[in-house]
Amino acid sequence: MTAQKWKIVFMGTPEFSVPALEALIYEEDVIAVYTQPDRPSGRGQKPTAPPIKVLAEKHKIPCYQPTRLKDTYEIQKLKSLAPDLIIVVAYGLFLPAEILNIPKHRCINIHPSLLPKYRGAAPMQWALIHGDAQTGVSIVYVTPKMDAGDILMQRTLSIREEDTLETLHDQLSKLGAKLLIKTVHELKKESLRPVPQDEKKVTLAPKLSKELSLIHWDQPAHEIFNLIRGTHPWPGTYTYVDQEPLKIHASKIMHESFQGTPGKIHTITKEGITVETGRGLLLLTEVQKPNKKKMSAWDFTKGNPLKKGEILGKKP
RNA sequence: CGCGGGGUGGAGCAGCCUGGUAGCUCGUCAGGCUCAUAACCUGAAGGUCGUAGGUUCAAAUCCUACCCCCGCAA
Repeated sequence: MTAQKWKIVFMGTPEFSVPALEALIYEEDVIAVYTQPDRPSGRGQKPTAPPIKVLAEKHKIPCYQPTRLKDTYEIQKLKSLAPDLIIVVAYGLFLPAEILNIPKHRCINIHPSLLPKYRGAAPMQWALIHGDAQTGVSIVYVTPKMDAGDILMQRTLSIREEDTLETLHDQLSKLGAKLLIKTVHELKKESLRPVPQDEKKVTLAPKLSKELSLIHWDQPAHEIFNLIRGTHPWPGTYTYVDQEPLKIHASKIMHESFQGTPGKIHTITKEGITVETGRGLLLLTEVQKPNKKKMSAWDFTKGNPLKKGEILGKKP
């Protein structure tokens, strides 16, 4: 088998795109990488190169960082690269229609959900927040409408109880990379039959809002649990203790139907702080105070004496 | 020069403003009480107070520089 390598232009930005680019570099001929401009980030607000740029430079692949693509110069440049395929993975920039037909085999995108479910910016987060038993990745054609292109390939992944956004992100990003390579192989063989998305089954997964991260103790324990794992480590969830915000990193459902006072501290043990919710008991195991490191809830209670019966979540 | 907080026995914190004996809640170890215990009682070990200078009779505490960590923000 001596299938020719395709000339690929890769567009991506965050950590999620890294496994895909790594796989492509190994399998195909990546002739150029597009990523977002270096942005001030982190402490000190120093301009920081996105992970994809770092990887591209390591492999000496030309890396472009335009602020927008809908620009005659950028479009001409892409045309002159004459790619066989453009692959988009969490790039963060909108691809104008003029670009979509530049590559011989169009543009494809990895999306971490089972499309048409969860179109939008935060599919993994919402899958966890809703407590879904499974999710997956989809490889679709890029269209002018966000995440609405025909589906080339799809793989499911079951979500485990102990999964958080962090672990799910990791798994889906790797699974996506694998599926991407497979998709490219199949495209070469012209053996794929893209399936249009069923518009009736479309659901949206918008970017998480800040208000979402405040815990409402009157909700059932399992919903709070899902919110915590679906936003860990970013943006995270928090409640108030002694008028001070406290970030909750990890929790565990202790009881599904206990009826008590929402937010009331039920017990404190080495396992953590058990809190009464709208329905059930939730054990907080890992927490973090502002300016402090993440620590076990038990450690937290050492320097911040909590009383059994105290109510959490009271705003300042 | 984006804003801000912090580094004190193994863990989490107080003490710093207003220099003068190293404190609290735990953990660990030993002993006791108990049918028993993660409960209770008694005792013990364990700290160059991030690093280097400076001021002072005296520095965890005041001053300077540096290292490391964290929150906001992205």
